[in-house]
Amino acid sequence: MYVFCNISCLPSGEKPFKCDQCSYVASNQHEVTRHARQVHNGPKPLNCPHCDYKTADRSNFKKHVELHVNPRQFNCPVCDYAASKKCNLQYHFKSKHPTCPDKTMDVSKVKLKKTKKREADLPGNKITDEKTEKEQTKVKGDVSGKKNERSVKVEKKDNVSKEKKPYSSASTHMATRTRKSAAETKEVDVHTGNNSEKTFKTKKSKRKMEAEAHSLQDPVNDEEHVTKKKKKAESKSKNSQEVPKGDSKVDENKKQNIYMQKGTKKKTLKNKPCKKSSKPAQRETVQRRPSQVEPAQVGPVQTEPPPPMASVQGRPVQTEATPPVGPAEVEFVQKGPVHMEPPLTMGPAEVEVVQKGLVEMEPPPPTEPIPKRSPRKDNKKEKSNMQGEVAQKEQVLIEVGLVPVADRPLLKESTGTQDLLAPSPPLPKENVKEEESKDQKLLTADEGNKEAPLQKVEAEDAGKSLAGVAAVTKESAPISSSEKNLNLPEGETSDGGHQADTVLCEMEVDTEENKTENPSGRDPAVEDPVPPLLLPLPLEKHEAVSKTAMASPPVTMAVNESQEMDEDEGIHSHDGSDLSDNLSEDSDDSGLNGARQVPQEASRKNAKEASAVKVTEGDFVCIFCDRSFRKEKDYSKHLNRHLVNVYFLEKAAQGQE
DNA sequence: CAGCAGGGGGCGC
DNA sequence: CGCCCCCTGCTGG
Repeated sequence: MYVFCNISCLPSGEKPFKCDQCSYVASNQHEVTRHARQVHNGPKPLNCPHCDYKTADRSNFKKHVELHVNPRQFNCPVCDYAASKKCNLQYHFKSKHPTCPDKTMDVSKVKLKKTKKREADLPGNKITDEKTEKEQTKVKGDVSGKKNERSVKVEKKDNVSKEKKPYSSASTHMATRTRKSAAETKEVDVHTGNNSEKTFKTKKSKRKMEAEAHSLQDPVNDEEHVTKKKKKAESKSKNSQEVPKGDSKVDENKKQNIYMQKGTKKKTLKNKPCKKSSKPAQRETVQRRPSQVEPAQVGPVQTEPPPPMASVQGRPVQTEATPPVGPAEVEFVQKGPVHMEPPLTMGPAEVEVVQKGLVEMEPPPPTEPIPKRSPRKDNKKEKSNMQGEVAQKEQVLIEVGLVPVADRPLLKESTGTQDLLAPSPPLPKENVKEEESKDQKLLTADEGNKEAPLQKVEAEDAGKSLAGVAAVTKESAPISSSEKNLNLPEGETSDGGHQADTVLCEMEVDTEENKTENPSGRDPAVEDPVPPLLLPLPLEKHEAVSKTAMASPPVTMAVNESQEMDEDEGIHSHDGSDLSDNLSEDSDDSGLNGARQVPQEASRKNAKEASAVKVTEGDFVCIFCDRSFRKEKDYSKHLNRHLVNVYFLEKAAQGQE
């Protein structure tokens, strides 16, 4: 192939070896032979086991296989973005983080997912690979969202992985697939419809078609099937096919579903439906990642206090992941260790969260999205996508106080689990505080959206003080919790340190949630200031109780629920009222009952009744619900709730009219 | 415009 | 031979 050129042929350097077919000159035979194989129609002995891709260049072959095995090893230090190739990461970094020093190098070193290779080891693992990718992306998490968009894709993947996590093995394909997957999804649709002309429009369509066909079949075997047009086209088509194959439509569908469920956290799912949701998710992932990988970076992005924030962010992320999908939680955990960056305080908290998450896994994806993203957009998107409307509605309802019962059980469960986890027996204040913090964390993480906001509100309310309900209502209702939180110094929280922690968590979550949820929710909520009104009450209780050991998480949950319940149930039925009352009452009594609440919540409904019974023990009996309160304060608060409810109902009635 | 993947080339082991 | 890097093309938003 190569001809040894005369020195004259050689440029200035030493490249005695020249290609026969072209003017290519190299310093050694190897390069020339490689050149001949690559450039000139040389044989392509290297076949990708995962797809139809063929190449004569080992280097390229290896790179290609890596895509299958380790979808996205290269994480962006600044954001969650993960690239399958270092060069791509570099591109990303340059384009999105031009100001940042060349971290890409470091980044490249950082390979997100070591596990990927592990998974890769598995032979036919395209599917498994996905998980790895997801994990990687998940890890990234925190950072600001500059690259959120990109990260989104990753996140999407992550999301998918999370959902799939249980299945475990990541998909290498995912990375490549993200786009492909999207295409596939589209393709699928198309196919379902028919090979409409649409699909054929471009090579893409062809690829898609092929990919689909391949997807059904085994990737490797497919190679034969794919007789592709041009060599390049072939390789590409193969790649594209591969991806779909590996993931297989089913996977994609699953992913999509997952995304839908999770709420769009994942950026990786760029499939149009997924993508929407994914973007937010990506941001989250991005944030997360940075936090894990480079906490410092995270700080700047978010602008929030770096260390604490990082930890906090990390929490939300984890929490986010945890609530929706068990696997996700797992991944986070894994990631955490991998990165070694476990947020400062997070360490234990994270673990707890994870556990909780696992436990809570059941609860649908209520608030998952929130936890992940520090970035607000993600939340919004996620919400919109995943839980989307439902979540928003629920949130709105919650805010308003009209919470659908359905969600509650989940929340309750989660809380219950948390509570259970927490000290069941009467805990000393310290324990209680810890529990609270944990609970809060859990809540923020797991239930995230719903709970967090409520908690925040409570905290805020507490901080603000019992000031006139009207004032409070105004503030609490419309204002995003995030703002409030920000405004409220942590110290303000009566609880102090514990609350501060919780507050931080809440802050993050809240900010996200608030931003995301509030907007949607607000409209309805805004109409009725009532919810805020409700909030203040619980808050007050909390304040009073706060010093006592609030089983903050459960309490908060309860409060949230109670708020919701209050409006709906509170007045109407004992059940609702019980919850709210119990919560508030418990919280009030909480000093005494803090521990109690937990077990009660565990039993939940039963607990509600039980709590009601307990309540009855008090000296002060509620005119509305016959409940008894030990303390006047509690009783007054309780009455206020009823009043609020009445107020709310009136407004609602008016509004209806 | 951004991201992904492949191709191609240079250089070191 | 393998690794790394750069460039380019394609695709999707």
